[in-house]
Amino acid sequence: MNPSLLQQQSTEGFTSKENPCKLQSSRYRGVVPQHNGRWGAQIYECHRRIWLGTFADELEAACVYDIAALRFRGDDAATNFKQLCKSDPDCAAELSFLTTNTKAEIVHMLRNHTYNEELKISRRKHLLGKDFHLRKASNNRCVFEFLFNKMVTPSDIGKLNRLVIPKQHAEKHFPIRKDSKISINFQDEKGKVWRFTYCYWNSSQSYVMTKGWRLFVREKGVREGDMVSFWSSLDGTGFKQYLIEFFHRPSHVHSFVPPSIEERNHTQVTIRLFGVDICKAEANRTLELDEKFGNGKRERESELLPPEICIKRNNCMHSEEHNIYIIT
DNA sequence: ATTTGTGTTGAA
DNA sequence: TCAACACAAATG
Repeated sequence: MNPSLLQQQSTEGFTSKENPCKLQSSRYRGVVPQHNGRWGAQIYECHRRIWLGTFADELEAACVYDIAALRFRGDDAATNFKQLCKSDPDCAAELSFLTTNTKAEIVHMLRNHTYNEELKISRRKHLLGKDFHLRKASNNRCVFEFLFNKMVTPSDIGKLNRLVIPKQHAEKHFPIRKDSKISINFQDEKGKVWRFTYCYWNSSQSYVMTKGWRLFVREKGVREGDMVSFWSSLDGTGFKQYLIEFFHRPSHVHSFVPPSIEERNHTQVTIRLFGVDICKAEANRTLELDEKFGNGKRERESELLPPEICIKRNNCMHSEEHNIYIIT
């Protein structure tokens, strides 16, 4: 808590009465008002502004600034309220989470509202890490439930900025009321979390992933004809987790089945061709992994922004029956 | 059409 | 380093 650092300028709020066009300043450091009533968060470094995203809630924007400040300036950074003292184990874990991710990665999480999810995953990894050997000793094949594949169409990467989820898959795996809108988090094969808004579009009578999809397309370089796979599982506490994977379509090939994880373990990836219904052939697939998949040490990327650049990670995924465990 | 976030400036 | 302001670019 740094009350002394909170801006006093809010006492000048009367100016907004004199000039209705003038935006009310935020009470918080690093937070700027937007014209639509939302709040932006930003931090400066090396004479540059680093945009941290926009938020409906002023306090949330302030928290986001705090996290960025702690990452960019260390645990003694001046913040609005968030403090992480090393003596507290939870805080220490978060500090370590902050430093094991690059600035660009943290900024990416903040802008995409996935910081808390990634932190939670990171905590779970550490928790499971302790009895990991136990689990390995007993058995251990890891099973994710395959949900479905979606071939990326031209309109999925066009200006509509949405991914159509075929109706039968949508209603089976992502049931939702047709008048509602939700956010779903997906981990990719490297453990990075992607957040999509999911809703039903009456205009086209289809279920779609909207907000967030465009960024996925850009960072992954998704192209027409590529395949997106969806998987799900429960974690140890019964919490449902979703995975998203995508595969480039090999040039001159018109349909293909994504390689299994075992196949992907090898440097040489085998592509199996099918002349028939891919979805049917895929219906009962499960995803099996073992510990040779990845080692753990996260690769260090350049600390330089801009953050748009994709980040490489090497994670190891594990699960037992229907429980997913992700170990780094 | 709405929202995001950059260009720019001046103050601290 | 910081926020204010205008407004272009992005995006839903």
